[in-house]
Amino acid sequence: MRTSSEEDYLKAIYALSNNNEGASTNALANHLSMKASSITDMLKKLSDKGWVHYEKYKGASLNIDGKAIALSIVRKHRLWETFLVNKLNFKWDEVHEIAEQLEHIKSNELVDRLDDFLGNPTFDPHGDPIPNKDYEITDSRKRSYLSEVKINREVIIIGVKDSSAQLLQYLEKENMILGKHISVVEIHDFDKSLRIAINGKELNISERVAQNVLVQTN
Amino acid sequence: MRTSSEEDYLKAIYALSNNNEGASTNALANHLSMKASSITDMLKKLSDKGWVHYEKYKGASLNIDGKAIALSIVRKHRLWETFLVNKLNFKWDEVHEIAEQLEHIKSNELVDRLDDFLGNPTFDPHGDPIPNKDYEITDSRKRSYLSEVKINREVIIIGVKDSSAQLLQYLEKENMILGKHISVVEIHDFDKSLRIAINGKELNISERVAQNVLVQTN
DNA sequence: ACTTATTTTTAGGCAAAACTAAATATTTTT
DNA sequence: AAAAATATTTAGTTTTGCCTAAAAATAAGT
Repeated sequence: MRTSSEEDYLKAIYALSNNNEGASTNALANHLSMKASSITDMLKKLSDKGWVHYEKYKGASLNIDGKAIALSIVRKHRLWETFLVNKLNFKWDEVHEIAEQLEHIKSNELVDRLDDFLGNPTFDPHGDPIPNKDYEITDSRKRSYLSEVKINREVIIIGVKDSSAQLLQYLEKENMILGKHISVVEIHDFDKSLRIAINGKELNISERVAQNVLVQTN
Repeated sequence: MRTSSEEDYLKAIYALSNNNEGASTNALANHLSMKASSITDMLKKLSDKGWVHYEKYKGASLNIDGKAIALSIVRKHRLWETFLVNKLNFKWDEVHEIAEQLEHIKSNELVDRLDDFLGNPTFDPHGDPIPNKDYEITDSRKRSYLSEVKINREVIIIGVKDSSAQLLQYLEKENMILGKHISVVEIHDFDKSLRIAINGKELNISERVAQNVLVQTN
């Protein structure tokens, strides 16, 4: 058995392990809004349970079992978000906190039935891929941040980097929603802000926003 | 704020407060599968928070705020059970444990939207009434246990006393499901077992089972 | 290379929610 | 009404998961 807290740590390590190495103690503390000493404690415990590889002063990375657990939590989180938006008509900026709770509900049967009920979706309302029953993520789309797209290249909005309500509400207001086709018209040298074309109109967005919008480039 | 554990206690006190007085320490310990000393600790805490009326050696009863919380948990439990059976095709004996977890998810918006999504049901899959948004239970049906029904009186199965999987599976097998019309043909003096008529056939059931089946008598 | 800054760990503490064992109240039986 | 049985509370302990403060290790700057 495992606790919700342990699941949160495994999910955090997964989130911070960008292909390369694992996650540092401080990065985890920051991500989970906890003190570094608490992280050290838990990493020892997770290591004892055989879910993470942990070496003093060298951070932590998931081993096979830990990764499976992390992916199962991610799967549940994204399926519940999909349920909340598609079935209960929540807006995409309202679902994160609720899904943070729902992701810890224990029942494999529930998850798989929910998956079927939703029509086995492959992406959640924020454009993030949903791992399948075998925890595989099959996302063949080439993705990059809007801030890295070349001028006049048409791309499609497929997600956001962080799904804070502030960002989501801003994007909603500017009608920069998933599936929209956009292109970069101009990059302003002064502040790296972008002028983009969307819906037949043009508008300016800050570099910060562009760095948080994921687009499909193929 | 309140914890899941506190919610469990409030719900237990509500469940054991049959119209009359409150719930005793031992009854709560038994119901929650905990030791009596743990109950005493928590009752003091709930009393401090103003949710229960507690006097040493005299058990506990819910005050207004506590009752509202208990009813909100019952409401959530029954709505989620309805969701699991009606939308995800679970059987009625499979949903209790999952609903025990889901009932603690915190979001009023979620509950109300779920209620609407399900079509504002008034009864859950076990026949128990679902409190409405204002925590009112409007169940005008006269209910009694099958064990108390007079001979040849036709009644309708509307629920079960406890919703353990064992009982539910037994009833399912005998086709004694919600909505069925039945009548008591004979009461055997020896063991108080009943011969009942259902679906045009007759069958025997034990007193124990009869004491756990709720029927509508009007 | 050495000093300073940053990161991480260790040590000890706290609150929540359970437990055991012992003490005290209450209830029941004779 | 006293004794026995049962119910409840008190006192002290454990585990989990967080904390603060101090110590130790690593990384960075000059």
